[in-house]
Amino acid sequence: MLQINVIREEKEKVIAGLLKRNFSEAVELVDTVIALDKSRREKQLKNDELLAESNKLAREIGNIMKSGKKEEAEGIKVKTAELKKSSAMLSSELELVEEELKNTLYLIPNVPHESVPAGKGADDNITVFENGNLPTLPSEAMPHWDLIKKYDIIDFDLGNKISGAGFPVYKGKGAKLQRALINFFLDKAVAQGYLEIQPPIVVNEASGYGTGQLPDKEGQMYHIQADNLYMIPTAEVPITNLYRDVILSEQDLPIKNVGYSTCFRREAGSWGAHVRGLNRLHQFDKVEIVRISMPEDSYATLDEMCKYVQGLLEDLELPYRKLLLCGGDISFNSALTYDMEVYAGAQKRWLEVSSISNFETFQANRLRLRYKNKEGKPQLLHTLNGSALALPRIVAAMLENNQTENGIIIPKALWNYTGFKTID
RNA sequence: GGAGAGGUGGGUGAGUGGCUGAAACCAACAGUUUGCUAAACUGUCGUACGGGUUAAACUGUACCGGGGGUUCGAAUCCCCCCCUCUCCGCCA
Repeated sequence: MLQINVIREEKEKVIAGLLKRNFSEAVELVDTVIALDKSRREKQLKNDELLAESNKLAREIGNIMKSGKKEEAEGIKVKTAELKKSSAMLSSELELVEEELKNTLYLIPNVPHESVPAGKGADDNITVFENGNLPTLPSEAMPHWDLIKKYDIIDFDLGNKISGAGFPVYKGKGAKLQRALINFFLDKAVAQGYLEIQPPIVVNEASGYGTGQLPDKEGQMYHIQADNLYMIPTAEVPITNLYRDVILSEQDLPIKNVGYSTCFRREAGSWGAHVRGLNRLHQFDKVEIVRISMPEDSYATLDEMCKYVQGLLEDLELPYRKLLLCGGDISFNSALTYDMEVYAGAQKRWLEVSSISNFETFQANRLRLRYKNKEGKPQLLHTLNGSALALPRIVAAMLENNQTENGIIIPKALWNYTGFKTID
């Protein structure tokens, strides 16, 4: 959620930013917000005056009662009754305006960083870095959905039987590989100074709002209605919400958290030809890194996170590229996002395995996550997060790229974790 | 799930209808003293939204788990909900 005073004071800049992400309602919503904010302030001012007067009279009554002149108090009581009545009316009006203002603010996406390129969609993203050679596979090379059957390591049919489409069952070396990747990713992050967090995988409504999944993406989460809980789509949600309603001191910063979690996504309406096999799932595993930093440090932090994730991909010997997302492709919450994509040789496609974003104060504003600055005033922090990494597509690319006549070669970095060097 | 006891500022904890945004103590921060440290002393020390100001100062309102109610006036009384603790039940 954007800060109302930023919208008020830098209206043109905000609108220009929103237009860069092709947000067509930018002008309309910004104007609405400014008008609602003005009305809110006027109503509050009036109401505060009424209440101040009422408080004053109540104090007078107190004094009069003490001196025993009850009759005198009666006259004043009539006045306070009137004040109370008009204040009650104004209060409910004020409440409505505040509600409307908040709901309108929820509709406005973050303002992209100035370095975010204009663009309509994925085709306009800019490749800023590429590493590794694309594999040259023989023409009979199999896509991963065939390989997993050949080696019987991941079973979609079984998952379909017990749960539904998009809930695969990992077996034998397939299961072990999952465990190996999770541990590898966690150990790497901890070695870099990240604090390991094992969060709940369901969260309450307030947390959903805190990180921005609610209200805009309600349909993307599984909702447990009996207890009004949501299954998390990413560990970002519980971990970032650890810092909801928190005022940190400068010496607590930077915050570096890492957490593994199973992730659940309904992915309503997003199935198609490109999402076979492991490319898109309802349930998958991911290790997520979350950072909280001082505003002036956040872009250096973002770079550091990218380098870290790139290091993981290099350890796994996967060819990858780093994309700077354009205004049209960047997510609602984000000010600047880099995507990491690995190349899956048999599908001959790039697969997104990590999305690393700086949300600046957009999340912190909803979370009320602040720190005390030198003057002792609370100030919003910047939040960032990134996948490090999401497993299924890593596995997909690894299976495809490393297939040989003698089985699938496991990258060296994982040997200590898998206990085997090939899947055959 | 049942019964009981509670939920007050960073912490401990006082406050049971009127000048209480909240005592006291601790912690923290700043300063004085001191060769340094310690100790002592002095001061500061919640948040949000407004008004005000170049910025401050100053100032209004709201907030004592959340929501409603009673009252001229509520941290304090009443109702509902949530959470924590203890005991019982169930159970990985």
